[in-house]
Amino acid sequence: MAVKGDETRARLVGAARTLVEAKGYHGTGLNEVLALADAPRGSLYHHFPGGKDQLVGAAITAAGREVDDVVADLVAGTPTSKDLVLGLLDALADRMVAADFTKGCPVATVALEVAATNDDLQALCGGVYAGWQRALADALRVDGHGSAEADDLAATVLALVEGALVLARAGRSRVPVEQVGRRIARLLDA
Amino acid sequence: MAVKGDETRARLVGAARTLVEAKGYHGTGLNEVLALADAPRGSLYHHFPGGKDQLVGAAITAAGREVDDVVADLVAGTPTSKDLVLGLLDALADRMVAADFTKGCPVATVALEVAATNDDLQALCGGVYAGWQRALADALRVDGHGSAEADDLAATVLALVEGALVLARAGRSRVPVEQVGRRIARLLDA
DNA sequence: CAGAATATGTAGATCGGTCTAGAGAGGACT
DNA sequence: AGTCCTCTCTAGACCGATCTACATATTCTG
Repeated sequence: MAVKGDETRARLVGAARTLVEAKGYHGTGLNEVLALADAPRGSLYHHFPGGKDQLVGAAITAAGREVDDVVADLVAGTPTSKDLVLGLLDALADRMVAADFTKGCPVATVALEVAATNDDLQALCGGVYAGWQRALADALRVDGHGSAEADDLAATVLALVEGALVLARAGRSRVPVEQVGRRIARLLDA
Repeated sequence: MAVKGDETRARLVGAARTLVEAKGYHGTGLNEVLALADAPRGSLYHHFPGGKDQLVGAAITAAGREVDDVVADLVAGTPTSKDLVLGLLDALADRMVAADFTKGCPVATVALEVAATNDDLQALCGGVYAGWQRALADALRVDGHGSAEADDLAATVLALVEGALVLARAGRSRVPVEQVGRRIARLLDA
């Protein structure tokens, strides 16, 4: 594939990412993606012959990688569980506020929309979450937690972050993130 | 309003609730609502002259009341924070599993879809969450928590429940709820 | 009887997918 | 160097289906 095609494809994925994160899978029309990406319809089907699902799949995969990178940065500092949850909360909340609440968890809206209705995208979203949880659990084991306990704690960290972002976006306010951050820090210090 | 109209209106709201919870606001078409409710199009616009947004608004309001009732039942037993979070997790997870993952938090999907794009529905969803958080905080104050601490802990309880449901629906598995339940119980016992 | 409620058709807009033509780039060959 | 060929990629028109809202006529109910 040539450089020109790579750029067009990347613009399409980026546009799809932005739109599905703000409005979900069903709320994103391909005409909007094309307009935002400044790409022609023929290119979309050339690069994504599977159509909308394949494009959104690529967007979710890229979104998963973005959070993988955030987690990897946190993990590189051999963090405690408290470091992990507060670091993730801050990173994703900063991003959300900077994007005027059009962003939150880059996967959640699509994941909820397709959970019971689209097997392929559901499996993809489920896999992205499982990967994040696994990375968190690995870091927690390095921090001294036992194997089963690390899994439970990783799920708890991830659930807290996801839930705080839902509340924050629903209320267009960073306050829930701050409340959760304060409280969980105290719980994890005890 | 007559009994007949009340029943039709209720069927429309119930159908909308079911569909938006499974597939979101944009993923739910009015023709589907009409089919599920067994109601004619004229009745929809008669009862909801504001159209789709008004219907979905009524669905979200009803969904909020459903969780209000769950919380009220839990609160009636003068619960600890642990009782609250585990009780909510169980009630909503049982419902999710019984509905084959078409249900989770009855408001979350719509809340995320409209967070940055539909001021009226965003305000409504935000208000529903605020109401739940307030009810939890009030119960935690009865349980002996200080005022500011109760707010933070209520937000944390609600975020945990919301996040656990996101993970569970994304993975079509109750396991995340169980993991979160075990871990938070230990944290709150400490 | 009057207002509530039902019933169904229509309209313009948008949807995702398909199709065909053509442009551009690079390599092989003369 | 020029030509031809092949592959990649762009470009935009078109299609049938679906979308939400509106309109009008009719039926139902208290």
